[in-house]
Amino acid sequence: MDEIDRTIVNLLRADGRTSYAELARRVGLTAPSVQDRVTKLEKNGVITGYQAVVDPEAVGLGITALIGIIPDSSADHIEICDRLRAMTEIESCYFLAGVECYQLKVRVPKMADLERLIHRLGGIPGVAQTRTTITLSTKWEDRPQPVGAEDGRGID
Amino acid sequence: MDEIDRTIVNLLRADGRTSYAELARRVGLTAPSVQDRVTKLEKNGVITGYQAVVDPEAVGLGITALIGIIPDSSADHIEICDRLRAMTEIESCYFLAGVECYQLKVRVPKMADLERLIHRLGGIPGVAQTRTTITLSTKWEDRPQPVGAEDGRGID
DNA sequence: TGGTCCGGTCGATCTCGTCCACCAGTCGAG
DNA sequence: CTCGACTGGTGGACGAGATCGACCGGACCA
Repeated sequence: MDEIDRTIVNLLRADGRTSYAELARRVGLTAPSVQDRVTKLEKNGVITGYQAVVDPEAVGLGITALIGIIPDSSADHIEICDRLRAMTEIESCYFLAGVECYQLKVRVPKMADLERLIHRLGGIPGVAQTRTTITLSTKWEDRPQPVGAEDGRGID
Repeated sequence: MDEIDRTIVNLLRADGRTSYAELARRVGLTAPSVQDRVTKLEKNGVITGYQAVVDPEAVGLGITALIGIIPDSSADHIEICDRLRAMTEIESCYFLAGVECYQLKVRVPKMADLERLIHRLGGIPGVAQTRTTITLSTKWEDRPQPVGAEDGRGID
């Protein structure tokens, strides 16, 4: 994980479809070398995948909401987590330090779908209460933060 | 935006580097047709980009926090939004219906960086208070929800 | 009936991806 | 000091993919 790797990661975060040839030109190496580095970054778990970014509204998911989950004392977190994972509307799920031990980001087509989802969440054993906040607008989302000098693990 | 377009979108959300040839095989068309469809999806704003997904810990951003912003009565939202946008640590920014009018998802290398960030947020004119919750773990994030029969706009 | 538009196919060509052989620098052991 | 192994890079060759233009058939409408 040197300066070149960081540049490659930044370029791929900005445009995940950049070709190896193009990356090679940007970092001053040949395509096979770059491909080798990218493969290693994937193997080492630095790059975990590639996604097309889609406008949620354009695919009929016009409503985004944030939902906090407040558990009761009997809560089995493995069970809760599995049940949450099975709900495809939940795009992200964070385990938090606080009264609301999970926060979910969900997307649904219509308000009625959100209402149904909240009822389903409330029905999960161990969930005492939910707290839902509607997002009026998304200012931005998943903006890649350039990776700088310091990196986490001592990979390589 | 027909069934084939939705399949293409789903495939590209699952793997943003899928080649046109591969997409063509999956949907039963030829590569040029698929490329044409993808170009139109990009032009119409359905697909807004492609990103490599990176493990934040692996690039030295081990700490994720959710921060709610509570404005005071003098708040100028354009000003606040611009100031927030300038902070690269803020990966996502939602404008909410509620007392906390923004929620931010931020990533920083160390606790000290989070502390500094919170102080900077508090210094923005119009920000009365912030409320920070540390994420203990990310169960999952940005999981693509398959796009189904109903789509939003009447594109095409 | 004929013209036009839309979306697709086909074929040619150029670029890209990928594999392999080879090479230079580094490091540790004998 | 020399040898060998290892790491990370280059260059060439070949197959696959991307991309462009020409053509084709069905839908629609005058």
